Amino acid sequence: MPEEENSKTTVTPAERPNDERYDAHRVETKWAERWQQDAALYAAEAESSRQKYYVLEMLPYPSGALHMGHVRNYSIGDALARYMWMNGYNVLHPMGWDSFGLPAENAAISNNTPPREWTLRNIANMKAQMKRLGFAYDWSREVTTCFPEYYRWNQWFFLKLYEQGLAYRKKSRVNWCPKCCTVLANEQVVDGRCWRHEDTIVEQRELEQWFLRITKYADELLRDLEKLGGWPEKVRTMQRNWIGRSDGTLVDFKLDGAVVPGGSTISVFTTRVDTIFGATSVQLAPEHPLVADFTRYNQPLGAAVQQLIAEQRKAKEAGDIGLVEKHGVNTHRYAINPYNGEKLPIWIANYIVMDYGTGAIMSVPAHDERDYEFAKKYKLEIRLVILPIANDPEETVAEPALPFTAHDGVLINSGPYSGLTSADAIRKMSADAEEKGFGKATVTYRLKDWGISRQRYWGTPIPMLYCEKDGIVPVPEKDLPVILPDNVGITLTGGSPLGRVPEFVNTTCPKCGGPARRETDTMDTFVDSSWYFYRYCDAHNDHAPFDSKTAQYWFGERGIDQYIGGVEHAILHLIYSRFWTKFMRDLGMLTNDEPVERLFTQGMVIKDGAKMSKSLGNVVSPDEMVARYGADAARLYSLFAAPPDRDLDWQDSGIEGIQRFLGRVYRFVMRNARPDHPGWRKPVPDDLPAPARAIQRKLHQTIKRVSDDFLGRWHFNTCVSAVMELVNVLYASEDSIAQEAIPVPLLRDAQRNLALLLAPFAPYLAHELWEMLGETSSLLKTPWPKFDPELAKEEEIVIPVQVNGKLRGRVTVPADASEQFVLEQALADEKVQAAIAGKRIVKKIYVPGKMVNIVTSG
RNA sequence: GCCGGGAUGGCGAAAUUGGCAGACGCAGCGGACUUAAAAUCCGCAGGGCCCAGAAGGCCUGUGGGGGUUCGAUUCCCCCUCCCGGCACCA
Repeated sequence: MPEEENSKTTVTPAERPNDERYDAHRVETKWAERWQQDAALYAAEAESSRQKYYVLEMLPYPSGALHMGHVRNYSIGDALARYMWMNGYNVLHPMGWDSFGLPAENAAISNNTPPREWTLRNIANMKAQMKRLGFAYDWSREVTTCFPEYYRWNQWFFLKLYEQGLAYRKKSRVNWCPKCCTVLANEQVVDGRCWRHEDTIVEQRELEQWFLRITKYADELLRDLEKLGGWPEKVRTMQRNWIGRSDGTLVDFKLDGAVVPGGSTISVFTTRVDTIFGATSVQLAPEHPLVADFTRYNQPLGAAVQQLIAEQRKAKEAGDIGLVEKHGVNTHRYAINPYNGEKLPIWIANYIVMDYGTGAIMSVPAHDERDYEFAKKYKLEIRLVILPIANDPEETVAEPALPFTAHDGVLINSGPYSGLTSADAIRKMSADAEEKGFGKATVTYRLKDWGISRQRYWGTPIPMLYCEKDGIVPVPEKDLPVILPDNVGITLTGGSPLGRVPEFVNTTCPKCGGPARRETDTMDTFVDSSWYFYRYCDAHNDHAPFDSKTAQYWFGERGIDQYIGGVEHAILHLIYSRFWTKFMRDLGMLTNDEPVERLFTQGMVIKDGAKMSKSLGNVVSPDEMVARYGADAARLYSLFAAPPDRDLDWQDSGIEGIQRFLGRVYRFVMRNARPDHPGWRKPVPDDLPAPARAIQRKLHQTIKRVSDDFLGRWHFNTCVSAVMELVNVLYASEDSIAQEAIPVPLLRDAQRNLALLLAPFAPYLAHELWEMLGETSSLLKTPWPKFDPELAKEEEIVIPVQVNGKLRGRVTVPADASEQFVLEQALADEKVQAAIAGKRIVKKIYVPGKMVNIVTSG
């Protein structure tokens, strides 16, 4: 065994201490305790010479325990917060609780525990979990939305909205979830089902409710999406779709014959008024108000309409609107096309919905798919009024295939408008309608006002009174908050639980002093989350929701620097809070138009190809992961396993790999931290032997990669793998270290930087290493390492050599070699020679530092 | 139907400006250490073919088809499939 000769200078694996296992639990609980002692550790500064940075994760609902989705979300935010701290920013990184909501009431019913108690217990538990996971929150700013100190400002805002005419009460058809036993906003209905109960079909009820006039801001909400370049395109698109702006024309058709109680005109919304000379009928939604007049003395028609309504409802519930065959009934009534005086039959059809436009359309079979299909079925006239514009003016225009729906045609058979292009005709015809008083250009939105009344207990009481004499009376500002009473009997049926509490309901009218009843509905919990992030700026203010100056410091002109959360809030929370910000701005409380400058939506955590859920039994508990592998491992794995915007498939074997890595880092520092060595704190010498240069080079390359991938690309997975590569190089250098070929100051430099590079991702281990290395300063206050391009530079590089685009060889050259030298070396390579033998070289391409390609002919 | 995002080894993934495809990790295989196992450490590893075997060599490969280019995971055109949003939207 001749290689044994080396064993005097080489440390064999057996000689290295390998039984020093990293006891994550011991280390992490030690640091968690220390951090617990230091309340101001992660506190943001109110006044600072440093630049502000507001990083925020969406606040959780205190359901009982964190799940892996939370861990992933907060691991991203926490890494960012720590990174920005180390980069010298004044970081605001707060946390709170979206603590009103129905689950607390359900728990109250099933466990006989008051909602408050249940909620506060959950908060305590989840807060302890967050602390054990090591998230760096400024707990002095904690916001709990179910506390009167918070919700009184919901009430205050409501009064302001009411003053401005932006909160109003109206009886209308609303979505009712029979499981939640409450009304839902449109945003909370998904495919006709409750957003919380996928199996529960939402019913329609006629109720009197409070609404917030979000539609006042519809256009601004749409336009300002353009400003949100820091938001995912996906979210902007979803909001654009949700707002659903549509530009068109409103046209009034007069009813022919007897006037009915519902009115004398049918108002129609169309985006294609240019096709109106091709209209051959008017179609009403079965729930259109005029229909009642038509069916009053016509029982067969009434029955047919009921049939249509039932069909529509069924189709909506089944989620296949659009696939149902079109049906309709002829009312044998007529409406008059105001452009040409033509009498058009009025039909009632199942493909017209009441909640879009006016619930009535003009039917133009020649130029609309649906109208065409309907006209074919009922043999209605199909009249061509738009022709394609011929590319070649000489060419005779062919009859287009029907229906011809292109927007860029030219009008025919359209009276005075014939010959105009569609675009010109729409403009002219809308203007004429307005001038003659039978219509005008109009914009409609899909977005509807936000219904916020909830027939539930655990929410913010709506601060309104009903007086027999004075009607609706707002609670005076000085009487806020209207406290949500405790000890309320909770049942899901029988309307608002508050309605059964006489001490709450009965009060006096502030106007006349007579008896009045309080509003017993509470607010949608999305009100709470619409402005909570402003409260973090000034969480203990008891005379205003927040101080404007303070909010302006943290929000600046563009809002929260980075907001992180799940894409499921793309429409709900994120559209409501944009609305709320615009409203507060108009109140003069803010100068920013938008709450969030940059938004990041992380992917879901899935397991075995499916979203984690109790029913599937594939839930991974964070507590269990912390107990088995440690908080650092759970956090690091959730950053490493996938880029943050993609779904993450949780694999237990994967987190084991991370645990191994953390142990590897720990053991290296265990063996190589030598803070008592006399040379430990000396500067790193300029002239390093080759093995030491290799470490130094890799170190600086790693600093560059982690720094670039962090803010530049948000690829935490590659940040982590870069550090892994560094650790692999350190391990490969252990023989050199044992031979004392690595100067001690470099050894220190490498390990210090290793701890710093890990600090945002694995804070516990990083702090432990920092201490092992004899460092006493605060890790978070230590600047992020700087990358030195000189030190990262390779002395020699390997250049691949291609012949006609195929890899044929490699040459090793000095990093600063000239093109001529590289090409000479490349051509001298044996394999390259073989590949070009007998051929003529046409071209030699050298991409400096990257590669050579030799192109031959023949 | 419209809009947005995807598709790369056995698996999670990487390739930043068009320049060595598969870094890093998991699982796997081999070795060291151990009485043994665990742990640890070192190494191998896209697929196929040639070669007894190894060394080595050849071919092939990023959902499919075409194009631009000396060179394409990357750019362009067409198509398939998957995920998400909106939708008889007038």
